[in-house]
Amino acid sequence: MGLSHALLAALSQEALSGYDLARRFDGSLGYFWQASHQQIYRELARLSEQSLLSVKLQPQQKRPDRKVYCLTQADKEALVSWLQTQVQPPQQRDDLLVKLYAGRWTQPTQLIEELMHHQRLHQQKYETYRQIEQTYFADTSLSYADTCIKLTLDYGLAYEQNWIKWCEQALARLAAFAEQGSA
Amino acid sequence: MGLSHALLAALSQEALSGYDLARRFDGSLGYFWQASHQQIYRELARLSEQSLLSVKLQPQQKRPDRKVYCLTQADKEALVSWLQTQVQPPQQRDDLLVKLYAGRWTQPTQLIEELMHHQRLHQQKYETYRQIEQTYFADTSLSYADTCIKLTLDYGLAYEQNWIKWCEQALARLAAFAEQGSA
DNA sequence: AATACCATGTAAAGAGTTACATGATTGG
DNA sequence: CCAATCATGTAACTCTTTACATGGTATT
Repeated sequence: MGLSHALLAALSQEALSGYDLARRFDGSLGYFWQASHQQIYRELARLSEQSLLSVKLQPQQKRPDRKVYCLTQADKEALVSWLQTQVQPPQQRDDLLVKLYAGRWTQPTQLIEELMHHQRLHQQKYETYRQIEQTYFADTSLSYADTCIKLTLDYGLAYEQNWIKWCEQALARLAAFAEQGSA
Repeated sequence: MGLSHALLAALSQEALSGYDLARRFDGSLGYFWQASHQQIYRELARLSEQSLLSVKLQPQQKRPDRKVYCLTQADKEALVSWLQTQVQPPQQRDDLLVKLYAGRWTQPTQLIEELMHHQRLHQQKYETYRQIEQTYFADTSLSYADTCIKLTLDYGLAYEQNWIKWCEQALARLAAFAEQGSA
């Protein structure tokens, strides 16, 4: 039920269509949750079937009708009661680390190349998050509501930064073996 | 196919039964991959059906027979060729951050309590990893093979440490609102 | 006597990925 | 004219979780 809560959390702030929600998952929800449009549309259909949220058709002239989803009072109460239950830390499943674990069967240069690739990806994400920070959270004194959101961005920033730092150390250590190998 | 690679990576180091593999996922694979015994047994059955690994029955006197899995030369080559393909960073899906995102609908004290709970969990993991580090990786000069494994442990350590640090900051920021609320 | 550990699985449900499918509009 | 964006979905498949199932041994 993970996705449904993420959808409810987003809809609790503003009414959105499936398309809008998919954009949100690319952006501000993306720091900690990812979902494809297929998943989102299916889940929204399921939730509205079960009356866990309500829909309004917003006819448009030159495009398909938008289905705008929002929460009723009861839906919001359900969300709030979920906020009060305990959740568990997420499971980790990282292919790159599986590779490192079996790294002895390949060349250090191979691992170095892929680590550098990942480092670049994390660097890019980090910079994107920094821009968002500067654009939307430049203000030093934030409201409680904004602080909550900002903390999720901070998590994203810390996560990416930590990755980059670990990558640097890993690259330095592997470099020693790459030199030996080619010497 | 993520789990299958993790299984192959583990079996490439030593022959193991399903049960042993489940233990490994609690331990040294657990820094970056989690899998339940059900998943493991099913995947092993699937892989050996497709001859992607080989099994040897090891009869035991007072216990059920152990099925010990190992890699043939061909299986190992398949693993090595996977090592040379590019993989993607994992998707993040964290319930606690969904809660923070919707934190405005609940009390700061509520969030603080849960963050503290998670902080303790991460602290415990961190300490476990530190003990493993001191027990198995005390030696300062590691072979290439051991360095690869050690880097996955380092990732685990960095991940947990980063989490704890972020938690501290989050708690400090939320504390300000908790005081205001009760004043 | 109870709990933990060893050792293996099946089955159903829930969640996520990938491929397929459609069709108009806007900007370069 | 081409690519990107808006806007919605279905279907098949894979992966993960949860519940059910069995039965012996060792330790407290």
